[in-house]
Amino acid sequence: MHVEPVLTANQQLVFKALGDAEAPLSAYTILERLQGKGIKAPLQVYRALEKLIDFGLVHRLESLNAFVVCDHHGDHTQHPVAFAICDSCGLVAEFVDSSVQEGLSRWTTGHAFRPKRVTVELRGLCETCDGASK
Amino acid sequence: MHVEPVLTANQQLVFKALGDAEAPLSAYTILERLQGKGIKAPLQVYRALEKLIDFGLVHRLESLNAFVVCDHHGDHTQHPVAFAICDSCGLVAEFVDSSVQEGLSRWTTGHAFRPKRVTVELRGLCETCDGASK
DNA sequence: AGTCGTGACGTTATTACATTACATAATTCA
DNA sequence: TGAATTATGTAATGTAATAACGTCACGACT
Repeated sequence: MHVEPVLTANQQLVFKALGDAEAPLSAYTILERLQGKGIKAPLQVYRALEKLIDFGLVHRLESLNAFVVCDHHGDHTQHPVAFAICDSCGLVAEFVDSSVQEGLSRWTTGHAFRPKRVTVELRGLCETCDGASK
Repeated sequence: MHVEPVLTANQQLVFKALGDAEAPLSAYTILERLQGKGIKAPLQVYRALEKLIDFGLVHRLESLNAFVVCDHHGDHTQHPVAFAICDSCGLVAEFVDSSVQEGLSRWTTGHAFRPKRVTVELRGLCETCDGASK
């Protein structure tokens, strides 16, 4: 089973800010949006993000230096997730693909590499934006 | 066929700095190492890196904000590459895995997503460092 | 020769992202 | 209760990246 972690005040603020946004937010954008609600300094945001990521509630997008709420259903465990990020509208699709996972785990076991963190990010254009750019 | 691009002076400096290093270098580390050899400002490094990446001679590691020379043999074309990065010794292994590629391209075609740039990075411990950490 | 376009270069300043350091409150639990 | 841990607040600093400007070198035309 899985126990939902209790979020502190700052963590709730940051989590909600991310949930309300429709695109990934940078730490400093989160900061801006929470000025006046109790958040005043970058570190408050970064600390909250760190915990939220630990809890599996939030993902960091490395290629964007930005953050999104995790999208997968029940369990917030450690399976690696992939992201497709639209450079035009900011839409982020989170997905899991078994053959990607197999390929990666085949390589890691074959090379005795012990992975701790996996980043798979596709940057490009979503269907809508790609269609619109014609 | 493929024509080797002619590198400008700054590009050569940056490329050599990366080649001489055994681990990924950040842009500012490159800058430090090239002070006194004609490079004085961040932008000189960033511009050279941009070109080297365009040429396919260098890769950017998103999860590290750092750069390495490309490791694959002959052709420097656009196929997506994956990296395994040891967090302990900095070793970077560059590899291509067909089932990862299939998985990603299956998803993108299925969702009409047009990828422009693909990032696949595994952070963890290489065989040596993992063994040593017991 | 002159001028035009292009691409690399140089410099300064600024923006964006992230962490260190240190002091203080709150919580847990032996 | 009191020691240990965990969260907090604040300021300063460190690191990564780009904006905005102008200049220089060179080849292509006319």
